[in-house]
Amino acid sequence: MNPTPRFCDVSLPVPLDQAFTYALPETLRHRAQAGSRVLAPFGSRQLIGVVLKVHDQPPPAGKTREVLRLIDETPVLDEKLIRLGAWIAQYYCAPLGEVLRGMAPLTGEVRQTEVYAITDSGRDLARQMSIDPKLAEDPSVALLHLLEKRSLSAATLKKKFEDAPRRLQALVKKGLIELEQDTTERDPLRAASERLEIEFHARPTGKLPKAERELIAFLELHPGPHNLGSLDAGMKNASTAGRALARKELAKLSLINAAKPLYALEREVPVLNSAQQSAFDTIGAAIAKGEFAAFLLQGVTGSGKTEVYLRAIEATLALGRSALLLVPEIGLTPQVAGQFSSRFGDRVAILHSAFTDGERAQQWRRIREGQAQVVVGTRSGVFAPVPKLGLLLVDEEHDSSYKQEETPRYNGRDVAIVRAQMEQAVVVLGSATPSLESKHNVERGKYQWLELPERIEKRPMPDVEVVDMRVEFLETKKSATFSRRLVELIDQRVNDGEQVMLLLNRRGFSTSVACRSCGERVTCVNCAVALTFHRRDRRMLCHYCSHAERVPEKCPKCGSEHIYFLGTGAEKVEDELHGLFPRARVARMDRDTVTTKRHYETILQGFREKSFDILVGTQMIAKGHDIPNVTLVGIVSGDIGLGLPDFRAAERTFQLLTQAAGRAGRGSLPGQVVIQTINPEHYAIECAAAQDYARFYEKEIEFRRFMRYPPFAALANVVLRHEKQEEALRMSGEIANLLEPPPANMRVLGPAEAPVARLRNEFRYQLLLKTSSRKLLAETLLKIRHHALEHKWSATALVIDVDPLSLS
DNA sequence: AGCACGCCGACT
DNA sequence: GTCGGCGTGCTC
Repeated sequence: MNPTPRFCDVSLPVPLDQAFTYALPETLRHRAQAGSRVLAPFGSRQLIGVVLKVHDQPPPAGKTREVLRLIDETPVLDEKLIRLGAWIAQYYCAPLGEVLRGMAPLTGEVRQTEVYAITDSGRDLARQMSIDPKLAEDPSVALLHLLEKRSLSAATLKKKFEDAPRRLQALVKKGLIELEQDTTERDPLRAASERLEIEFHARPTGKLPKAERELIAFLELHPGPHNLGSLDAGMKNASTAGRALARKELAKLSLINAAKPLYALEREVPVLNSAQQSAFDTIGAAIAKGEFAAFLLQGVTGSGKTEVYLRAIEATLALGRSALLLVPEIGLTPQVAGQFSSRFGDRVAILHSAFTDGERAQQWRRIREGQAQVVVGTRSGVFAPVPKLGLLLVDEEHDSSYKQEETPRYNGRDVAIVRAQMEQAVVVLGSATPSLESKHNVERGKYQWLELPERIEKRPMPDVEVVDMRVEFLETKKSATFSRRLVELIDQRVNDGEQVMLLLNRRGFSTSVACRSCGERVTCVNCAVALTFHRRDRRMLCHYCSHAERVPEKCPKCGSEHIYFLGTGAEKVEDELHGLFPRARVARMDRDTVTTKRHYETILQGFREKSFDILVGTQMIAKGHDIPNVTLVGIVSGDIGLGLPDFRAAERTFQLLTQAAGRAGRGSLPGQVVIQTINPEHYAIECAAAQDYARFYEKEIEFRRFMRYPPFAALANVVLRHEKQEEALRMSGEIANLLEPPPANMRVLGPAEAPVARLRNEFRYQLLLKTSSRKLLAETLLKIRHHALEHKWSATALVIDVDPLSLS
């Protein structure tokens, strides 16, 4: 029936919204399938793309090149995941190739390098020149002779030869050598010894070197896998010997499962309280039914949502289906991983952004092969190739890290809902402070609402106190970072050996550097934002593009020497704390001190082990995990973002304050929270202080309805960017014209300067589209994209953000 | 997005 | 005379 397919359509990771047809070499015709990755020549490059389908129709243009290599014998993406990718591409206005690239770890198993190879004429010349020994001293000639023997990677040559890039380029231009791309399978066993484990396989028959003989004897005596790296401690050259044994097939070397917990948490399974039990019963019934159902599980911090998740996962596994849990970027710590591993053992896979490509590919493989039925991951984990997916859980569903801030700009939570529908699975969104969208979906009957109103073990909610910083100023006649009340409480706690968390929203030392004479603020050369002073390295830093410069001695505008620093950042707060509480040990946690995931863990672990009394930090610490000894949480400025022209400002403030307050008193000690603010009567602050989500929701939903903001309208932010301001302005004008008159039922705001009008050297103008009709929004965006295509705008010029969380 | 090709200014 | 700037156009 079906003839042998000679062609395949491949989606490539380029911003071109089309598939490319390649010829299949004979050897691949029966092996390539939709969902497999292939290596394909593309212009002068080699790219890895995903096969969308195999077929036998030669493309009309007739120009086809051959697929170079098949990367997966088994497809990485099944038909449903490709459909999900197509949905994302369409809904979020992104090229399918880029969506698919984000879905599968495209580079896990292969390594691409640039390689220089000698050409025929280069070989001829090299032969001629080898007659003359004087010429051999010339580095370029030496280079040629080296390449005559074998091709070498650009990186190696650059290390070996001085001025290599220039010389290589000259040789390429003369046609003596050429640059090729080399794609090789990555040997997983070339990994660091610490990441490998070794096991006895067979008894040696012949003679072995001493180290290998000793090692194999040891392995035979101690069956089971051993970490190759740690063997070195007890035996000289053990890891080298181990690799040799593996080559001789006497020992088996394998990559350690990266999801393996560092330590097992021996925890007994807690008894559910009645709210947990009834939530679980409802979810469990839906799981048993095996149809799509969506739940919003609302429970205050410490109410035991995780235990409900665990039970729901157990119920899913019992029915032979798999489960997927999404957690916010910052939430996937070894603790969380350990908790799941101790419950589900080897059936857990972790998709961690801190993992290497190889580790991620390994986890991916375990999932695809059905070895791991429980997957815990961050945003992109929603694409895990879980067979028979029965349950999707989205923890802290309101968290903004679910939204990807670059193309494709998808929201992991919303994709989870769509995927659940495709898979006929149950989806549970969990949060202490649900997003307005999700709570509204409960009211519209789209989600079922489940509530956990109390903390487990009836622990009391923390006591929240609001300090009006305006009154504080009037009474003390000083503008201080800390109110007298907060100072008093910190002092008490530190003296009692309890711990304090202080939350602040600004990195750096001061928020900006300004001139006292003319008022000029120092701004970034690439972006239209003020630079932030970081005292530790005495530099000013752009928080958008990382540009750094030294603090000027004189004002660049008026020449005055009166430079001063405005505002308070985390660094300065830390400093002031040292002054106020000289005996207290203070740690700071923000993007400056936390550069890696591991670093984050180290600080948190140190705090947990009581190496510090006070932890100062940005939002990062609000999302941290249980630290039982924290009895006081101080929010230095509760007005975080309230003044910003963003309709979600109140929601974000409420969520952050509530979350931060939830950090206090999670152990046996009661907690206290102090919120310092100059807007004590703002409902976001009042409701957060009262821990009253219901009232906040009522107020906020009223505002959204009145202003026709989400969830009462669908939004899309259309940004035009260009190096030249006139160009950016012109393009945004064209889009505005295109939408004139605006369709009935749609409002077009702008074009206006983007909140950051210049970013990384590009001017940005934006239009905000607002409509109650999803269909109309999609159609309009399509029209805009067509316009961009017709007028040959560069692929970077037009950025469309559907359902934006922030308008930058 | 890359990357090659192609046409005009300041250097060995 | 060449290196090298970035405009323009294409990628199965």
